Amino acid sequence: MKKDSRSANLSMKALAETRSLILGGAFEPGARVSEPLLAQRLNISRTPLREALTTLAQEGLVERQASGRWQVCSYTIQDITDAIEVRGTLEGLAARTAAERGVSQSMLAACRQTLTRLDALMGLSGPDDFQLYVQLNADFHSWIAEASASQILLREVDRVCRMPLASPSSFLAGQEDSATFRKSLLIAHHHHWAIFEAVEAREASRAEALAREHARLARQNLNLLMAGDLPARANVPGLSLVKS
Amino acid sequence: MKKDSRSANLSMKALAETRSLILGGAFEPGARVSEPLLAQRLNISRTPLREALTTLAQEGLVERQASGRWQVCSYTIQDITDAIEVRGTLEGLAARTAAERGVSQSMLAACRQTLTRLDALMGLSGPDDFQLYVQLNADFHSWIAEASASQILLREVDRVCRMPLASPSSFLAGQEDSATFRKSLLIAHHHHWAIFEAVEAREASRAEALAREHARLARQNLNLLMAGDLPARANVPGLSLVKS
DNA sequence: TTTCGGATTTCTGTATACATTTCAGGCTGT
DNA sequence: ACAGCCTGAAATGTATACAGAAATCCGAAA
Repeated sequence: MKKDSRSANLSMKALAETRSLILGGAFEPGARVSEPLLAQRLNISRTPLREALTTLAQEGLVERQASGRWQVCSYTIQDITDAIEVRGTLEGLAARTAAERGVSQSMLAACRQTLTRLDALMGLSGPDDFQLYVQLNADFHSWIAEASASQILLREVDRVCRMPLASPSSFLAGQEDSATFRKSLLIAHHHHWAIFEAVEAREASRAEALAREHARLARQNLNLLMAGDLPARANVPGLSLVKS
Repeated sequence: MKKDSRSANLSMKALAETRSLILGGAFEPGARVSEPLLAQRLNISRTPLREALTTLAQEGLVERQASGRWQVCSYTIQDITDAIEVRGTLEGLAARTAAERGVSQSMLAACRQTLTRLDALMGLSGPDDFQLYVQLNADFHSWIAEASASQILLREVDRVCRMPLASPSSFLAGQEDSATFRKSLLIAHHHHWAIFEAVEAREASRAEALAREHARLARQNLNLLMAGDLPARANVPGLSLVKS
């Protein structure tokens, strides 16, 4: 089996590990990041690390101070809310575009299968089921972007999903025991089918509105999380970057 | 006077110059870019150049092949059209958000002044006037993004505007002698006032729809350009990256 | 005790060396 | 003539050295 070119070189390793460290809360928001220290921690030299940090700066996880030092970004609740709104808007554009341009039968069938598998998970509650839900939910959201048949849109959706707490899976981890949360899954899954049917029926405006509204659930979950009504706050990756 | 930190180091110089080279058509779309050769051309070493190329890859101007070589991206007309649509959608979101949240009196006044100055340019035709139009037009579009008071949205609008031919100024350069084109400026400027008034009046839905429609003018100009109905194709930066 | 200034340490920006890997061109065999 | 292989050239990935800048620390003076 051939190695994935993503993990083949040290730059990619540095990118993945540093991103994981930051989202996992290894640094305080606003903390300085020293290249030599982090390079030592990752057992690599500064060269591939600098490449990774340059990429992470574009992703919005770190930023350069005027002096050149790296600093972990910090976000407000408002920033996260705004990012979710951007994602919802772009997914709305993707759903509308997919409906307008039409989607191939095979892509429609693939999505229908994903949603049917999600149907089967709605009544269950084991941790395995939950992990599968996270995967299938991510698949559905990827499908929307791909169904638009717009490379540019696909890229921008991917990018905004890399922002802390903006991706459709952000609030799923570790929430399987919350009744409030499980109820919202039912609504979310209802949205899924509605979006799919709108795209299939070429109802572009409806598809767009639904996709936007669907993203509002994430905002709702964010608010619940910040109000302390959801457990496992520490498990949510990227939450440590939210300040004030 | 303090040096701008953007141009202080060689990485920024490499970023600016390489971007300029690519958009200016110094490379064929799909052409390989050799680090040593380009570094020699820019009179710098590979280290800052690699940082610049990493950033340009995020911007979508170059991409890495599996082997690690750099390649200038090539775009289809459809890609450009899609990028303009993304920009219009994001500007629409910004205009809607600005209307919903409200904009300070001072920001409104600043925009009104920009638009009034554009009014005065509508009847003129000198090259100086045209250059000023380009600047003021860019100011207005920046204003929309800033008026949303959303850092995230501002960042994403900026990013999509860095895509070839997606920015609001892309089709302005060198078109001042085309009657067809000058007519579209009148319509565009009418849009400007309408968007501003909608934001000021807190008419969020109207502001969003207008901003989206406004971006359609860029698509129209793109089509005119590709049909050969506009002169100065060679002057449009980034057009050389469009293939087929 | 606080503040200012200088010395020291650390960090960043850049160049460069070197090991692998990849590519290109030519050579050979059919 | 053409496919396939082999060899040399060139490019990439990474580490490291070093100069200059920034930050920190410590001591002295008010």
